[in-house]
Amino acid sequence: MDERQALIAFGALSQETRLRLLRLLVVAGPDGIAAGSLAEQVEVSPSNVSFHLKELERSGLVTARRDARSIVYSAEYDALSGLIRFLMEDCCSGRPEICAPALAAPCCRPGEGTRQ
Amino acid sequence: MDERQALIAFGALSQETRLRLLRLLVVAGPDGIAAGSLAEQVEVSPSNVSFHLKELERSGLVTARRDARSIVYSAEYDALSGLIRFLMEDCCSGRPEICAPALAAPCCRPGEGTRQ
DNA sequence: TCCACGTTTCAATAATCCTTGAAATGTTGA
DNA sequence: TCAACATTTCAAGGATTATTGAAACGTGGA
Repeated sequence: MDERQALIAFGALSQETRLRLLRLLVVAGPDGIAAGSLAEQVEVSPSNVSFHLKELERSGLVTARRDARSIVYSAEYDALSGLIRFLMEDCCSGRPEICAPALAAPCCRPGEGTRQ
Repeated sequence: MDERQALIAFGALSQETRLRLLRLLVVAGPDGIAAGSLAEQVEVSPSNVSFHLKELERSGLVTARRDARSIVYSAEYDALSGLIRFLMEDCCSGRPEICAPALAAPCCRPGEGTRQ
């Protein structure tokens, strides 16, 4: 993840509807969720959801595929972890005291994470 | 870090000048850097830097203190790690495969980080 | 082929954010 | 007290981003 992309990704995450969309997609996993279903769940109009999904797609945090009549979106885990990594190393350059506390996050405690 | 604050913080990081300011402040550490010196380093007008610093301050990623005639800004390491943690746990809820790769970041490899 | 469905695109408007330069604020030393 | 300094505040303008509803698009089934 380069700086240009990180700027776009931070912008994508700075909007409430988009953050909610991304969260839904993260828990949904690789199966993804169709645009219409997302619109219902976040309770905004289809065209507005489409607008925000396009922005998320531009940021690389999300991808789209067609499945019959639906367009199914799913979270790009690699982009998401790339962004976390950007924040940790590019942005917190050489200051381990910044990211060390973040490692206390449940998903990151040793032995609990998926081996990469 | 709650969601409201995270939204503001993501917005703060989504602007190039602000990202550069934050990076300078991170490497500067607790001593911080005066507004005027920041303006020189990022090559934007004092009033514009002031505008962006105020936004960074609102996000909690930065704090200001007066030192004689200068106003000295410094990075808030806790807020920064809080944001990383938000991204990891709130946002990537229960998906260790997302944050696991981020742990490969130099500052986070076991034995290299500051013990918390 | 035609219609209904799911979604996107478009144009218009509203809202927010960024930039600029001038004026105001607070601080220090003479 | 006054002048110079460091910074912020303000107002105006431009630029970007968000919202809305209507129209267009592609798809699948009758």
